[in-house]
Amino acid sequence: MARLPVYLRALTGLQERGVATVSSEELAAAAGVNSAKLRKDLSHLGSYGTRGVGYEVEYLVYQISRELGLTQDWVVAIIGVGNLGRALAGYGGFASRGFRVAGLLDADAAIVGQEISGMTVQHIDRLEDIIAAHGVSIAVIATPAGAAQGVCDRVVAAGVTSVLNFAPVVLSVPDGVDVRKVDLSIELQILAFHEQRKAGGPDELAPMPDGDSPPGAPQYVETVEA
Amino acid sequence: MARLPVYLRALTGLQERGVATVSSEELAAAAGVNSAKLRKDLSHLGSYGTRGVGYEVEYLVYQISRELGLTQDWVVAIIGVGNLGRALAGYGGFASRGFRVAGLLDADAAIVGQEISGMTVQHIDRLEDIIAAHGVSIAVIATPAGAAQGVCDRVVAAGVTSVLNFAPVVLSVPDGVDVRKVDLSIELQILAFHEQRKAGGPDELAPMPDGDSPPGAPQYVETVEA
DNA sequence: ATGTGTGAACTATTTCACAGCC
DNA sequence: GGCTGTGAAATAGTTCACACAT
Repeated sequence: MARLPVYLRALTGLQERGVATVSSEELAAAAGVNSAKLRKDLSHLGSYGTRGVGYEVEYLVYQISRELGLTQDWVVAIIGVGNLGRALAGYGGFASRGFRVAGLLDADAAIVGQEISGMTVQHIDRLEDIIAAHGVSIAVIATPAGAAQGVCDRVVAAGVTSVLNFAPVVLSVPDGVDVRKVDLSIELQILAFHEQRKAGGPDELAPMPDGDSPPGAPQYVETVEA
Repeated sequence: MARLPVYLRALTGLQERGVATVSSEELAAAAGVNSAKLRKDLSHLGSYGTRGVGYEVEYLVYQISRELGLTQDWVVAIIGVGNLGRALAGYGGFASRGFRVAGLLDADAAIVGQEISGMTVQHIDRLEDIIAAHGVSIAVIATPAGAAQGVCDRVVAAGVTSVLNFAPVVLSVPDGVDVRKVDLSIELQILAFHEQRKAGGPDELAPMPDGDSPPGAPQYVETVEA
């Protein structure tokens, strides 16, 4: 379930503050969900709570970590060392949760050889080597949109079965390979949508100046890509 | 609906390639969804297709842009100019889709005054000024976890009603304020979960070496934060 | 008393399948 | 003939409410 990492985050926060026990109500509040949902989710993993008391924080942290596969280490490679790749390479949340970055790769000769967050950027030609040598199982694609599918095909051919895609394209992969996509501009667009609803009040799509102009000439949105 | 931005992305891709018309089947494939779902989603906006033919790409681009509120410009401020803030500041997808970055702000004196992607980083003290002066309606929070709630409270007090949060905390906001959260480590954890399932085969939670150890001493996950 | 675990009711979303229009 | 738009069916997800353990 996609909410377990959120619970885990909330639990480690409580753990740091020295809390030993939580009720579903408290944990749900910390995670931003409703308590019935939290109990249902947790009961899916087994009976790890105590009636009348709550959940023991440390035990639950371990059980969720185990369910998520965080008791073993996962080896990741970051492909594309632009601004975003650099940010990812320096992101503390990777190392701290059982994700080990085994390589930073880029196609740009000006970037290859640079030292980023204590790692030397490798040339993309070495992709297959590095995947095999380090046993990479998760590839993080932070390349420009145009390069993403090609890189994806290569990492999949080299045996990677999980891809985290930051490039603004829908990657196609064979069955058995998982892709998750993070798209910054989509997140903003969703916010803009809600923002518009607030501004316009509860009336729906009437009050725009030029609401239903027919198909034709004008170019409404630029198509420059990230 | 949260899928409209994905359709819009697929449509602008087709538009660039000079395609004038698509069927729901083709567009659905490009967007990575099933065609019945796509038709249902689009029929929600109105009857913009032609039976027996399909959808006119340009017209549909405009209608979706309008629905999403992208025919107007949205002003955003980026708070926190670390690695991630820098990546966001340089992200082409913002400017190209009607999002204008009105300010980069940081609390660190070593960063304030630096020029990033053509903008000068401002001190966080000027937050309220900048929001008011530029009419910022969306705040992007890319600060460390500890600073995020404080920054969020300030932007909300200054009138911002949409927040895109990259800090790994659940922000609490008053009703009427929208928050979306992007969490890199959560995405990786979800991939790790599926990866584990593949490796372990269809058997469920039996085959771990130390499956059900009782609560007690060991610290299973470090708590260093991003 | 308190708070989990869970069947049952409810709500939302997805898919099917086909009538109707081009 | 081909493809949209859409009711109806199927499925998934959420919330309620309470029996039962501590």
